[in-house]
Amino acid sequence: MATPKTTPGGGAKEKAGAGGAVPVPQRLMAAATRLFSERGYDRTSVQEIVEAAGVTKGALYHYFGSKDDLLHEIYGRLLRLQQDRLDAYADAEQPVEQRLRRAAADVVVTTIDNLDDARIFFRSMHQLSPEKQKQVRAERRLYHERFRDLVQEGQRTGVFNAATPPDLVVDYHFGSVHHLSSWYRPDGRLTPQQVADHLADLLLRALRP
Amino acid sequence: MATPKTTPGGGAKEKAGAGGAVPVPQRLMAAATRLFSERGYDRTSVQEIVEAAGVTKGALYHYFGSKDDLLHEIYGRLLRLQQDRLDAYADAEQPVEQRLRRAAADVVVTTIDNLDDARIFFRSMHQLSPEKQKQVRAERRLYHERFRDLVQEGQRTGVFNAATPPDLVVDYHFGSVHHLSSWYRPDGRLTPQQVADHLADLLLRALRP
DNA sequence: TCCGGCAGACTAACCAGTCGGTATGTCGCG
DNA sequence: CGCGACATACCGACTGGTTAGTCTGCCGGA
Repeated sequence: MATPKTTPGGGAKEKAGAGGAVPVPQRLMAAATRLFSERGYDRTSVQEIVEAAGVTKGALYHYFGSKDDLLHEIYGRLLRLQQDRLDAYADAEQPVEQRLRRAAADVVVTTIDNLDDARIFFRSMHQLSPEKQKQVRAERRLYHERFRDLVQEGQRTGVFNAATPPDLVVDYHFGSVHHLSSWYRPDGRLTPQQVADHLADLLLRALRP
Repeated sequence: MATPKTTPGGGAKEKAGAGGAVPVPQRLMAAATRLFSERGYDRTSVQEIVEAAGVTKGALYHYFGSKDDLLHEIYGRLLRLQQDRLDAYADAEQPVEQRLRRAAADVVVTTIDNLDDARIFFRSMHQLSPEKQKQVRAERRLYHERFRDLVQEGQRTGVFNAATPPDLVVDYHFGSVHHLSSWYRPDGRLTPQQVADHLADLLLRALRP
């Protein structure tokens, strides 16, 4: 990799009239996401992030309180995205098996669409400060519960097999979602939608009475 | 340069004397396993490991070529254990659904019994040197294929639903196995065997024709 | 005497975060 | 309209602390 020192005043970046200019905070998030996913949080230096984003440490610490903050933002972004989507599916006016099926498939597609975020999510939880970790866990729990309630509703109304505790069913499914970042390759045989359909099928079949 | 050290553990001589004397290499492995699991590989210093094992750096580098080697040994230990167990179940003289069911349940129990190893396994793969990583991946692929062949056999003979690609079925199940270290607590409601039975049930139900 | 097994001081590298400094923008006001 | 005052956005050298791995040498048993 070339390591061009940013020449003061010599940069051709920024301020084009066309919409190509990405704000610095977003450039930093994007660079951090890619690097954290590739090398892991602890193996990525702040210097590497700012170089990848074409700025310096001064800029990073102007917008973020710490390296840890950057990671927290990545968590927040994915959590908000997935919670919003789940809420939409869970609130729909449909039979519960439809709602669960669509929610289960959607989280797979969303995870594959944000595979870097997902990889970071499951690998770097313990790099967050205890306080931020607690917050992430709390949000995660809300998500989990929302999903679990769908399973529970189906079991209560008899459309799902009630032999397995609903929390365990949710962990079973999210294990496979979690695992996606370990094996799914964008250049593989199956499209994200196909994978999602298969995994949702497996879940629904496992829940047949 | 790291001289290639002999693999510890194998022919380690046991010190005669007081009954509780555990050989140094094993003490180091045990300390490293606990610490890597608790704090993560990068956040654990070699100094902490040797202190926990009651020795010094000299001892560690006498038996292991590097910190990375220690991690590799942990991977090797779990891989060998699980491969041996899977082979035993897969080779049994039983109908394929029995063999798969027992193998699927066993890997859950074994994972819970070695939860620290499992946590390290799925969290620290990318901290291994590329070379060791390749080796671990190769061994794991063998394991995966052995498991997949059971699914495939059942699908071919019509006792399993053939709608889902067998590789995907294996990833589905192992996703949930890996995920165990994220949610299973020894002081929770379910015993390891109960969790194993539930997860095996889910898998087998998902595979019903 | 020799050697495996181990002690522990040492080094070279690295890194998160700080801080004083500069450039550009904007607002109030005469 | 012009000008000072303050703010925002960023730069990059520097600091204090940490760490993996090395190396010399001691010690006790064969």
